[in-house]
Parts: sequence; C-alpha cells; structure tokens
Amino acid sequence: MNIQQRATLDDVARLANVSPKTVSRVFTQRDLVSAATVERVLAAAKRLKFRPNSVARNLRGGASSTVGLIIGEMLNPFYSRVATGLEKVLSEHGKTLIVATTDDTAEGEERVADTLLSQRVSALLMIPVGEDQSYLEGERQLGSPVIAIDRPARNLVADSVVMENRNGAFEATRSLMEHGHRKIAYICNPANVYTQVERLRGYREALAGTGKAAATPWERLIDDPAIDPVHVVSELLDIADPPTAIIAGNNRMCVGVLRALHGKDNPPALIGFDDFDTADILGVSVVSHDAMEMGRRAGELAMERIADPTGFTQQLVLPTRLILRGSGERPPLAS
Amino acid sequence: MNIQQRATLDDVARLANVSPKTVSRVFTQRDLVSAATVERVLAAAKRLKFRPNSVARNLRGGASSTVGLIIGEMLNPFYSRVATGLEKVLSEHGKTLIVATTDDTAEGEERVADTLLSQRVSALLMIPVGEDQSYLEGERQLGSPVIAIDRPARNLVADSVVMENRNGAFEATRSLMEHGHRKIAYICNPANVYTQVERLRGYREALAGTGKAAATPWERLIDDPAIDPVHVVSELLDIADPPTAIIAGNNRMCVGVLRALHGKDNPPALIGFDDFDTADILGVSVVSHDAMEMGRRAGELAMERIADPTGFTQQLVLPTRLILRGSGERPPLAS
DNA sequence: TTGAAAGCGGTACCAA
DNA sequence: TTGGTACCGCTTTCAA
Repeated sequence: MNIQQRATLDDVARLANVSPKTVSRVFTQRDLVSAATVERVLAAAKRLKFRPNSVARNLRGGASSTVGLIIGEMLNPFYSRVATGLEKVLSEHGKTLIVATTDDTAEGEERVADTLLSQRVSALLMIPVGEDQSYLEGERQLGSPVIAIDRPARNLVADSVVMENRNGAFEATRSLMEHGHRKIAYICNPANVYTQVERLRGYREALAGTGKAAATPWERLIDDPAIDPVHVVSELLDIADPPTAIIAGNNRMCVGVLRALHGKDNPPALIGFDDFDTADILGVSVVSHDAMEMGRRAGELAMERIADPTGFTQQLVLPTRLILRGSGERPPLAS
Repeated sequence: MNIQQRATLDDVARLANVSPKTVSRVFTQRDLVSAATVERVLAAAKRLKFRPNSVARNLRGGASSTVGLIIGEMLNPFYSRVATGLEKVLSEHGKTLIVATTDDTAEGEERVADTLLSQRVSALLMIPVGEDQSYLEGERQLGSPVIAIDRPARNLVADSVVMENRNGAFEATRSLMEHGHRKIAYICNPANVYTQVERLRGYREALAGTGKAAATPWERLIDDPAIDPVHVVSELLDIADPPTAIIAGNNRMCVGVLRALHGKDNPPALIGFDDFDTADILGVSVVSHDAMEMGRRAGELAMERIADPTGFTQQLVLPTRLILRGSGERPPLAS
C-alpha cells in the first residue's frame, strides 16, 4: 500500500484545464458553471479522489461547520438524549457535532470550552456544571453564541433551554399527598445545581400548602458523587419518623433508590425525576420531560443566534409530565 | 453589546511589538523565546482576548486534531458507552471527538463519512452498518485510518475491535442447557449483521453438541426495525412446541422480551446480550462485555495508526462474560 | 533569540 | 461563464 498525496483544488484545476476558482464553483455554486465544464471538473476530481477540505473552506469565512457540546458524560441517558436531539437539528443544517465531556467538574468544563473555542465552533452549547460561566463572556462578544441547556448559565449572557423543574416537583409531591402521604422525602445528588434547587423548591412549596415553604426532615441533599444512594436510602428509612414516600431528584438517584428498596417488604412510594428505559417494566412513576426536545430546541436556538448574534437572548421553558406507573400510587403504610 | 473582531496572531504581534512568528512561538515552543518577550506577548494576547485558531494551525500540517466517530444513534447505551471510552482516550491525546449518527442505515453511513472526511478528521472510527465499506478504500490510501468497532469492515483494509460473540452465545446456551433446557430460542433484530451471525453460530453449535450445527425451530431472525419484539415473543410462546428459554440477541431485544414476559406466570428462562442499567434490579442474566473498553481500545488503535499508517492492521477480540442474575437460571417448566 | 517570506486549501472581490 | 489576485490565521523554512 502506498500513501499518496491528497489532491487539492489546484490539482483538479490543472487536470481539468480550468482555473482553481472554477473548480471551487463546481463544488459550491454549480449553476454558475457551464454543464460541460462541470462534467470535466467532476471527472478530474473523481480521478484524483478529490474531496473539498471544509476546514480550509471555513478558514476564510470565520464561521465553521462545527458546533460544540459540553456535557458531563455520555453514559448518562439524559445527556445522550440531549445530544441526540441536538445532532438531529445540526445535521439538517449541515453542521457536525463535537462532543466534549467534563466528568461533571467545573475545571473540566473550562478546559474543554477552551479546546472547543480553539476549534472555532460556530456555537457552544453546554449543560453548565461550574458555578460561573463568566469566562465565556469574552467569547460571546467575539461572536460565539453560548446556549445553556438544562440549567441557565451564570454570570453570562446566554440563551437557555430549561424545563419546569419546580412545577414538576410540585406536582409529584401533590400527587403523593393526594395518595395520603405526608412524610415525603426528597433525595438528590448532586444537590447544588439549578435543577435540584428548583425541584426542591417545588417540593417544599407543595408540602407547605398555603404556609411558608421550609426545609423538611426528609430531605437528603448530597453533593458527593462517591456516596452510594443505597446507603442513604437505607439510613433514611431507619430514622425515628421515616418517610412513607420518596422523590428521587434525577435518574441516577432513582435507580439507586430502586436498588435500595429492592426486596424490601413494604417499600415507600417512589417518584423519580427523568424517565428511563425500563421504568415501565419496573412500574416506576416518574416526572418525565423530553430531553431530546431540549437538545432540539437548543440546536434551533443556536442556529438562530448564529444567524443573528445581536438578537435578544431567550429562555425556553419546556413542560414536564407526571407519569404514574404504580410506584407513586402506593399508599402510606397504616401505622 | 458590540461584536468585535477576533484578534489574530498579527494583532497580538503588533501590540507586543514583535513579529507574528514570535507570537506563534510563545504559543507552541515557549522555551525558545526569552522570558521578557513571552510576558509581553501574553499580556498583549490577554488584552486582545486572543485564542489561537487550531483550525488554521492544522491547515498546514494536514493532520487535524479531530477524530470522527460514526454510530447508529446515541440513544443506544451500547453506542454511547463506546463513545465514552473513545472520548477518554482522545482527550488524553489532545484530540476532540466529532460524533455523527446514521440512524443505522447504510446511506446515512456513507453520507456522514463524507462529511467527516471533508473535515479532515485524523481518523475515522465507525460501527459499520452497511454491507460494504469499500467506498473508504481511497481514503485509507490517502492516509485516513479507518477503525471498525464491534463489527469488522467489509471490503476494506481496516483495524477492528470486536468481541467474542460466538463464544459468548455458546456459553449462554450451554448454561441454559445445564439448567435443563433443550428448547432454547434465539431472537434478534437486526439479524443480518456480523455480531448476530456470530452469536447465532455460537448458539447453534452449543445446541448441536458434537453434532452438526444447524438452524433450530426457535430462531427468530428479524430484520425490520419496525417490528415489535413483544409481538414476536408472544407468537413464539404460542407455537406448538414452545421454547423454555430465550436468548435475546442485544440489549434492545432483551428489554423487548422483558416487556413481553412481564406479568406472565411461568416465564421462560432469559439471557440477554449486552448488560444494561437496571438488569441487576430486574434480575436479568446477561452476556456482558465492556463496551467502554472497546471504545478505548479503538481509540488507542487509532492513535497508533495515525502515528504509523503503514503498520499491520490488527483485529482485537475482547472477551465476554456471562452474568447470572436469576432469569437465566429458571428451570424449564415440568410438562 | 528573533524575523521575513512562502504556503497550507480554499474563497471573495473584481475584472475579463 | 471564467480567471486573477489577495487573503483567511497560522506554521514552516531559512536567515539574521
């Protein structure tokens, strides 16, 4: 096998006996070139295995054909659904998706943002992790739109797509209350992020009724990825006045709770946040939201902002939906 | 908000009163520049919010800092685990990952391969879908290594990372036989792909014992994404001589079978291929393999091939492991 | 240690 | 309909 040289516009031009510019036209504005020339050029291109270099192409215009997405990790189905929705939109617009992950750390976020911006992505989409995205302010002014997904960016002017966290949690809590529960737990990890803060608020408001929303004895707000949900749940159920129902703050936590409750005789009611693949089989009630739709909307927002960087920034709020499948309708144990 | 111009090397050079080349050195071979100059340049760069353009940088060398990955879809946890492992390796090498999806169609594959190659990815990794990847042969000769993951490429010289499909299926079948099963079904969709062909072979060989491996009455080899697994399973269990055990060819099919068996009184034994998130909770026995490891190995292979495009191509085979969690140990119904 | 000039693979502008 | 020329942002010679 011999490594050949990759053919360039000039090579094709020479072989086809036209100017490089004409070759360029054939690949971009074909209708401006006579049919005969087009044919000749294409033949030459094929013979030389020529393929336009979109990198060089974009060097001129400034705007590249890539869009960057920063997420915590691809294993999380929530993240990958967002990526899926986004990729769909991008491919419709002839853009490709560069995915970078941060392992859910703020340092990682800044590092990969830097890398992506060096690649001159035409927009930077992200599910923010850090407490502060002000480091991107300069970029935005330089014309790289930033779109925050799932959580708004902080200290940065950016469009965002979020969902009705508070209301989702409110409705889940109310539903549990309607089934007779009063001692309802809320467990999440991490806790110190926008989505959890909002959900917690909805949970507290529902429990407070018309009173003043306040912390409850059944909240477990954890901020340590190393902590095993199973342990937390077991401990929670062993306290003096244990909850009769649990709301799990996200999909990971929900699966953890399921694992903890597995085999238990009279499990508390359970409602999770985020739907997941086998939730129907396991009969798990969840507050569902359309993560793919979030990705899609974020992508559209990005396209919009690329076309008009000066427009007003928007915040899109997508609805949530309570899906009852059994685990959320279990009544409290008669005591 | 005013959109400014993005600063270039030259702008920085002008402000720092040095030549562009010196600025370039500061960002690439800093030790060749005097400390005082470095400082001056960095100050100027900071003031102008300069960020080196890695696209322009790579234009010269030919090799870009991106690697392309073509997968069917990101929603499939198997694919996203592969992507995760790959991304880890790439980020260690300072490369970024461009992900493109094909919706598991051959046309999609060729289309996105074209897009990625136009971006001059330094390597093209893919989980092949189409029957034929010969359309990439030219590229390989042009120096773009191709690495096939999960299934070998066809009609193309390419490295690949696959797993012990045949043996995995063989062991699963043997395990079921040891639990007393003789009428064992194999269900998959799609069926006409390398992995399934191999697994089917392992299944048949186990059933044949020392005899000649042949098709069994309990095979359901489907090739239509629109067909509902639930339906197939129900039908299979209604035949005159129904199976007492089922092997599901992949994670999707396994969840489908679970759904179909859900609520059934005396469900057949079940072993799935590919582990999944809640398999432990559901007590599902599976043939497990490390998809992240596949991605990782594929990434390493890519780095190797980028460094030395003329080396021998390799095929890596990763092991599988049978995990028994209950569903695979159910004995056949006494009849 | 620093700089000048050419060029990477294309495109935009203007002219023919 | 086609071509010439400059230039995108940076790096690579080679010299100073």
